[in-house]
Amino acid sequence: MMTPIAVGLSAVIVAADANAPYALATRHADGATGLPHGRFDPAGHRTFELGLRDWVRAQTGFEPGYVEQLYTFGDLGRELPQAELDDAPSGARLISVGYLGLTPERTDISAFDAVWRDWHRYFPWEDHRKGRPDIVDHAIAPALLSWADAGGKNATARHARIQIAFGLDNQPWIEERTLERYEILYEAGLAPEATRDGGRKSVKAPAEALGEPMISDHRRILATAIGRLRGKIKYRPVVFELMPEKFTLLDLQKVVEAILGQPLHKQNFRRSLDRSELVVGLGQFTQATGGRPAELFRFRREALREGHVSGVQTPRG
Amino acid sequence: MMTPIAVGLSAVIVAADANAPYALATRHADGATGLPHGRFDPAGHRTFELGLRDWVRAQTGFEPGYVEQLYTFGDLGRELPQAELDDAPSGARLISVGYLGLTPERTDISAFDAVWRDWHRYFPWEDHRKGRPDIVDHAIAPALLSWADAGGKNATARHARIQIAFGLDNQPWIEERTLERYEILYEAGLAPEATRDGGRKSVKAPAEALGEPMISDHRRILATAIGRLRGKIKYRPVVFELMPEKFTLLDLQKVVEAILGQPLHKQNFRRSLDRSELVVGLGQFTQATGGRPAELFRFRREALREGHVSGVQTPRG
DNA sequence: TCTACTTATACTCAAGTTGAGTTTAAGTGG
DNA sequence: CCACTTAAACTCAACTTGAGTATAAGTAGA
Repeated sequence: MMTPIAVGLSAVIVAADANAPYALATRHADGATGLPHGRFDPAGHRTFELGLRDWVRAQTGFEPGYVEQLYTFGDLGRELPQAELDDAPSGARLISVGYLGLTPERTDISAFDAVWRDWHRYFPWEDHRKGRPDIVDHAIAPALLSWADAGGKNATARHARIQIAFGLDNQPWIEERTLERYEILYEAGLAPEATRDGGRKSVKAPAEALGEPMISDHRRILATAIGRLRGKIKYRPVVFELMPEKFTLLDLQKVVEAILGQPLHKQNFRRSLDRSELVVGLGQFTQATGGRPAELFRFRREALREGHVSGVQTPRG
Repeated sequence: MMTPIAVGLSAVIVAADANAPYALATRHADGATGLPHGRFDPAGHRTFELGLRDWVRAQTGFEPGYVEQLYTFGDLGRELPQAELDDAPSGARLISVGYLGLTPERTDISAFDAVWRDWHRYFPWEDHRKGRPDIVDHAIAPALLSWADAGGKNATARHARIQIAFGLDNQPWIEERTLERYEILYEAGLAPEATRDGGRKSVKAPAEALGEPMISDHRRILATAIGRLRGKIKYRPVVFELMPEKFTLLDLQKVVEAILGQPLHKQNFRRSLDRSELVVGLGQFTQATGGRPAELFRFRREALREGHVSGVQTPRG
């Protein structure tokens, strides 16, 4: 009589190096990718987190370290055919709890149907490290604005949302607004997922500007994770969960830049790190840089015990 | 065969005035209080938020405005007898989604079994507006430290957690760590809820120092909400959701202080507000202050449209 | 009406932080 | 040995913060 409820657990496992930010993705039959995920077993799993760790391990061979809960999605109309196929009792209401995990190394997962993917593949408009990508102004903005114009009495409100989210008309680009940007694209019918979920494709834009879709609502969960991580990196020392034991300051800066999708000012980044006392020099140097050898640093984990530790500052470069 | 899952929705509805921060609480048969809450109906509720609004309306007559999701609690061992009694199919696994709502006025709810409660009644150690409360050092800290000492090989780790959470030994008191503080008290068996959930009462402290308990895991949800709101107030202009249309700058400061449980520096608070351009003077004055009449201000809602709006700054007084 | 008290608002100033360089050091590859 | 790359130290003006002083404009009661 009562509609049963099924709880799905999805994980965004993030790694990063000097070149790119990566998310751990699982590969599916039709070539589509998704996030490691599975059904929460109320009888077998004492907590969500334990259940999640089981699934990630089973699907990717990977053991997540730092993990935090992101958001619980429960809206009707967003759980998708693929998700249903998995193993849900049909007719069940699916709700899905998203988690964010961070890891310092892209461990070898070749034995599994999983890959580390540069997340910009799913969100090409998010990478501003080499300046604002052309696709924002040449492909995305025109398509969105024509959707806004078709909105009747909502046209003005749509315009405002687009402007703020995508930094049009001298509005600043705020990197944390990843989810907002994705949601607008979804609403406008520009995300392939929206068409699949029953929306009609209202406007057009070149596919390569819109990023690769994911199964179910996984791209939305990924967008949530990116936005959250971008915010958190500034007020908690979480970057270090992405770094190896020893690293140079440039390594650290490149990782922060990869996560934020934004270039930083080198001197000021270093100065503020210095003041923060989050890292200590090891007196060891690496020649791997191609220039003057750089000192190796490590994260002062003790800093966490000393109260009030904020994240790394992100002076615009 | 499969354990069914039930989803509970709980709301922390917050209001505040110059004197105190309030949470909307429901009154139960045995005199205990809880949060407005109810079962999510997978067949009837299209989204969690709509379901939540239904429940809050039904139990308190109150229509929430601003609402955001807090956290989803799913750990075994925390769902409690009272919660089961409500209407859950027995044997079901209960998970609970917490929401935070903000409202500018404490509307009349006298027709319902609901009350606006100063949240310090549940967390007396959180109010530092008149300095650090005595109970922290004289009742809570000694009890916790004796629990830590009894921890065998965990003693050191427990000590460190307590120090950081409660600002002992020159550690700063970080107001956002509300949940951490509650969790420690719970683990130490000092929260009445813990004894009820099957933990044994390991240490003693005067009941008035430990705050009033709530049904189920509601005090944990309330702690999560307070911590989240305290953080958010600093980086998003959410205080204004708690203010009436017109207010004086002192009113605003008092509300921020009530939420943070911390006094602020008046001149610096005003100067930073000034620079933020979040408020505009109305040219109207109120004599209700008992001193020189104060100008009335309103929130510049347009500021939200102008990108990069951060919250109010909170210079320590 | 004058006085004490309360609160508002303007102004000051030193110390610290930020943004944006410049300069010099120390490696690599050809 | 030269061109190139990256590291790390140093400089400096503009701005922000913390803390305080001075003055304005009301109320309540002697």
